[in-house]
Amino acid sequence: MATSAATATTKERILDATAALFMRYGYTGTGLKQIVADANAPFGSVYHHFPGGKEALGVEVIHRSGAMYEELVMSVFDAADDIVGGVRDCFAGAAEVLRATDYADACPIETVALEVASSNEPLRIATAEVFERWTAAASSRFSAAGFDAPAARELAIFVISQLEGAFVHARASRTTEALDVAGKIAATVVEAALRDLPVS
Amino acid sequence: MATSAATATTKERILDATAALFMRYGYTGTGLKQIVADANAPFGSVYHHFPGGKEALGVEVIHRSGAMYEELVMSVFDAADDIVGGVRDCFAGAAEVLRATDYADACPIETVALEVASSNEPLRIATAEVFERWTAAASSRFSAAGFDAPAARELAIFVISQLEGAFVHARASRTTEALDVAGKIAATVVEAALRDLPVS
DNA sequence: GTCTATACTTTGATAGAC
DNA sequence: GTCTATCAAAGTATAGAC
Repeated sequence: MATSAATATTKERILDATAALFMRYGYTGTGLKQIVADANAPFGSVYHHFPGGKEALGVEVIHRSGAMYEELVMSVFDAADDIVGGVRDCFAGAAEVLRATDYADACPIETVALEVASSNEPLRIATAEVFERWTAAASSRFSAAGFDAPAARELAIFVISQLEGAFVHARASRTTEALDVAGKIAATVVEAALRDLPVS
Repeated sequence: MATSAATATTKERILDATAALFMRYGYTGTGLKQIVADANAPFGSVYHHFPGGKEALGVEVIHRSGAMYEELVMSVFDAADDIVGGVRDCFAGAAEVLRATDYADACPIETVALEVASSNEPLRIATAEVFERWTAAASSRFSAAGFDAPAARELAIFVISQLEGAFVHARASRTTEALDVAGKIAATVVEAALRDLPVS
């Protein structure tokens, strides 16, 4: 929003175009030529800005997209009344986006993670780092809600896994049913855990 | 097991090799040349047995792999004492496989679903059909355990989404933590739902 | 039906003019 | 730094000998 596609630097346009393409076609399905075409950049600029080629570009895009989703989710939690509402809103928001975009885009982290975990170690590490950052961020929210560190981490891992899994299911079947069900149950789990807290 | 790689027909060897490659490299990451090399088959045999080319081969592999996983999961439930144990064993088994194979293979359905949901409609439909078959199969198990149809379907969707999501997370981070946490919470959810049943 | 050779396209990557 | 031309390799697909 701060920078339009027209005024952004070449490097930023390449990063943004790559992130968008990864969401739709994944890592192997996205070609460098399509990236420069979408970014309105000359082909050579990819290797000028990313001497490491497609792999280095992919690693940077994974980290950027990961940070973007982290901010997005945190803002959803900030806007919610409590932690249970935050969890519920995350699933509802994902379903909303899926419907609004006609089920076009997936989570690029998850897609790339599945594609390259066995064949490209730098990219696998990048996806694992993003998952760990998300887990840490969500954990801090659950800690703030009163859970001790191990319980907070477990709930974080549970909610993130549930969100990712339901998202794939929903996008493939072009229905938000999986996200609706997952969100309802995830909220119930967190609510029940909250009730069992010594001091609540 | 019934047919060794040496005695299987050319078509079966192609299907098996493709299924194995999809688990590791996905759909776009798997080349026809690598498929025939792994299957010890001449290149032309792909188009002889699959006139629809790579896409038709992919659709058949998705259905085959989907049916294979369905049988596998059902056998896990058959071997378990009750439905809660079955759920727990599914996650434990997935973690075990991941460790034993050094986190090499992913679920091909999920990988392909993420890669092609926006770019290849026949393949997207195939993955959606597999998800729906899994849901129906798991639903019937939950129904047999005493849940009514809507509740059984919700639990089925929840468990499958949770399993898929945790699997990606675990493989990317090369730890079974996500599957361990997901399995524990999923079993707890089913157990609690079972307790709330009118007649239990 | 089996298998080989090849056509055509696209891929990631590089060299070098400007 | 920007941009173009081109490379070698790999991608899918096809034609046709056997």
